[in-house]
Amino acid sequence: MAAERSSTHAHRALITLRQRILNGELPGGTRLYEVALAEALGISRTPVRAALSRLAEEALLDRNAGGGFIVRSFAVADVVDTIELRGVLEGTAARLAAERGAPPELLAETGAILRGIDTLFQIETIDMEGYSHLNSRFHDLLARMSQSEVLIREIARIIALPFASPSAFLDDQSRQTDLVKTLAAAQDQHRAVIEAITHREGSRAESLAREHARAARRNVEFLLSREATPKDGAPSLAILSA
Amino acid sequence: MAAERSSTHAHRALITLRQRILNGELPGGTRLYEVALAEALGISRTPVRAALSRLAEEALLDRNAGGGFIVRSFAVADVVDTIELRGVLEGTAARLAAERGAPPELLAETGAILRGIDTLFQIETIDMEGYSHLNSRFHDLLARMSQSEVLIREIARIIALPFASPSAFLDDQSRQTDLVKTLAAAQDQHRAVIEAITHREGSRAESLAREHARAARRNVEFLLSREATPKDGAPSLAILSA
DNA sequence: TATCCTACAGTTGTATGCATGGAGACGTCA
DNA sequence: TGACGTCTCCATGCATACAACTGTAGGATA
Repeated sequence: MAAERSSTHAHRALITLRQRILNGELPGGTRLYEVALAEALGISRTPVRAALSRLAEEALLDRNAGGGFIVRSFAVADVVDTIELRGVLEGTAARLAAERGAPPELLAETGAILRGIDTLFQIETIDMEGYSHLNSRFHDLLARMSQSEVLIREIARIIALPFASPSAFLDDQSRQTDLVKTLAAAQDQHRAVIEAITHREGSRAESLAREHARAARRNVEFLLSREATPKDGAPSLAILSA
Repeated sequence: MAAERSSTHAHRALITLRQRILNGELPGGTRLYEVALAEALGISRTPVRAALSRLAEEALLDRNAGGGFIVRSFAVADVVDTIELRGVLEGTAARLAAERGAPPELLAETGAILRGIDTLFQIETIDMEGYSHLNSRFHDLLARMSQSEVLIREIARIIALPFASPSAFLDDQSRQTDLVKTLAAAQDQHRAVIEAITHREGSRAESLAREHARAARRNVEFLLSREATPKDGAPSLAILSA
C-alpha cells in the first residue's frame, strides 16, 4: 500500500480513501477533514476535495450540511436492501431484454460465457478468479441486453458498491463443498434467465433474475451467522457498521 | 434570472448551470470549460469545479475521460426508460411496504394527503401548485413506507431528474379537460396502491405502483406526438436532444 | 441559574499563479 | 500522398494564501 503510481494525486487519493472506507479503517460516521487528509496523504487540499467529491458520487460519502463529508454508514439492512435492489434492476433488465428482444450478438456472447463457466466446473478445484471474471461479464451482458442506457448506468452504479457486486463473497466462502453446489445452482439460474429472454418470456425472466440475486443475499446472511467476526472471512463486509 | 442570493458562489453556479442544462440552453454533448464558465459567471475556477462536480453527481454531466465535463444527452428513449425505472423502484417500495408492513403513522399521513387531493377536486379550477405539492408528498411517503434507506435514496436520486418527477408535465398539459380526467385516474391509483399495501398484498401493490408511473410515460408520448415543438408546451422536455 | 453575547479557533470557500500533459496543427520525410 | 514526429497552445491539475463562516466555550448580565 505504498505510493501507488497512477496519473494524478486526486486519483491516488481517491483509490486510497476508497480502500480505507471499504476495509473499515474509516468507519461510517467519520467526518473527513480536508486539511487532515491532505497532510496525511502529503498533498494539498485541492486534490483531496476532488477525491472526496468523487467518493460522494460513488455514494460512499455523504455531504454534511454546512460543508464537509461524512463516511456513509452501512448496516446489515443496507447491504441486504442493496442486493435486493440489484435483483430488482437486473430483473428489469431481463424483462426489457425479453420484451424488446435481445440483440443476437449479445445472446451469442452470453452463450460463450456460460460454456466457459461449464468448462471451469470440469476441473477439480475451481479457478475462482476465472469464475468471478466470467460471472461479471455475464451480468454486464445481461444489463446491456435491456438496451436501456439508463438501466445499464444504474446497474453499474449499484454494482460499484463492493458488497452488491454479483461476484461479491466469492473469495470469502469458507466451506468449499457448499461453494461448488452454490455455483452450480447459480449457473442453472443463468441458463434459465437466458432461456426466458430468448423465448420472450418477460415476467419469467424478471422473476428468475431477481431470485438469482437472492443467492448473494443468502450468502451475506450465512457469513454473518457464523461465530467469527465478519471482517475475518469476508473482506466485502468489513465496511459494515458495528 | 439575475444574480441569485444564496450562500456561496459554488451554490449559485450550481443552480445557474443546472437551470441552463435543463432548459436546453446548454444542449447535450456540450463540453464545459472551467475558465469560460468562470468568466461567464464572474467567479474563479474553484467554485465552478465544485458546481460541475455536483452536477456530475446529479447525473446531468458526464466526466470526460482525460478531464473535463460534458453535458449528458437525453434522448426520448432515456426519458421513457427513466420513468419506467421510477415505476420499477416505486413498485419495489410498495411491495416492501406491503411485505414488511407500513408504519401506521405513515399510512395515516398518506390518508390525509389523499383526502387533501380529493378536496382540491371539488373546486372548478384545480390548484395545480397545490396538487403538485401533495402528489410529491404522496410519492415521498410511498418511498419511506418501504423502510429501506437504500431504496429511499435511489428513488430520490431518480426523481431529481426533472422529467422523471411524479409531478413532471403537470404544468404543461395543454388540454385542461383531459387533465382533470387524468388526475382523477391517478388518484384512484394512489388509493389502490395504499389499499394493497394495507392488505399486505405485495405483488399487487408493486404492479399498481408500476402502472401508475406509466401515466407519466403516456404524458411524454402525448406531448411529443403534438405538432408543436416540445419546448413550447413542455418545459420539462426542453432538455431533450435534437 | 439561565440566557445571551462575544471572541476565538478551526474548517471550508475562493482566488490565483504555476505546473503538467494531451490534442491538434504543421511540417518533414519516405 | 500518406504517415510520422515535433512543437505549441490550451485546459485541467495542483499548491498556497487569504477570506468568510460556523459552532463553541467562556464570561457577563439579568
